[in-house]
Amino acid sequence: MDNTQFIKGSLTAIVLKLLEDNGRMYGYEMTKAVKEMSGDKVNITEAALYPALHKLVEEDLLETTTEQVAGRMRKYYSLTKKGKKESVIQINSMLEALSSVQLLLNKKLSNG
Amino acid sequence: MDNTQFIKGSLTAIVLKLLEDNGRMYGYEMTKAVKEMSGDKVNITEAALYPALHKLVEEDLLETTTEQVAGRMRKYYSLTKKGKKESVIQINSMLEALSSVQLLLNKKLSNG
DNA sequence: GCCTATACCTAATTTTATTAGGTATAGGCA
DNA sequence: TGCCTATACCTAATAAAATTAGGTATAGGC
Repeated sequence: MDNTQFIKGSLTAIVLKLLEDNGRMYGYEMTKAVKEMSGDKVNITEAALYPALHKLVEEDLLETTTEQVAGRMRKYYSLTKKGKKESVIQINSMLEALSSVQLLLNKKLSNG
Repeated sequence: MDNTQFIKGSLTAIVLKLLEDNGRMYGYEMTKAVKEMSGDKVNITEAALYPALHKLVEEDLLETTTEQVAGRMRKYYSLTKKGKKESVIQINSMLEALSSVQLLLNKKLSNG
């Protein structure tokens, strides 16, 4: 029984938003940031995140640079030119979808 | 390329909401109702809906009654006692999750 | 010497939706 | 009569996405 919520399909949009706002971030940092910023309500697991990041790199939306920090490896992700365009589209698209479902779940669903 | 949006994981909550508001409905009716009420923005496909309905019956959240209407069969679904309790929980839970993701995608995601 | 935090990752499984159909009745229209 | 659309149910095979359950390795606190 896990009480943290996650909307399936929103992971990619969240990653794109993070990178849009912060320029570059590494995976582990993303999980901590989202956890903290959502007040523990949204939890991105590393097992879901890393495959998603790799897919975005494959699609040429993200690019990486690797650095050695305090003896540990860090793989920074940032948006490509293509990724910058796509992020706007995907974030807006996801926000629209969220609003639509929200409306359905809030209003009286009487069927005319 | 399909432009209708669907939030993965929200199907069950939408079904529960429909039945909470309307008492009873049949599958085909649900797909039309959601399509119309969302202004074509949310599209529930029958292929996703029927398995989901069957699962909810299996979990004892829904029960069915079958009627013959104009030569065609109609299988009406309604909430069981357990389903009425669960629907409140699941709808609120989904709304909370939607809000959380919405907040993340809207606010400046600066990482402290 | 052990535990926690940092930091990357994958394999197997499960859940959920998509794609692509099938069956059958009724009614409109050519 | 034959065809098309709407109504109304459904499934099988596949794909997409997340969960479960780990593994590797460094650094620092106790």
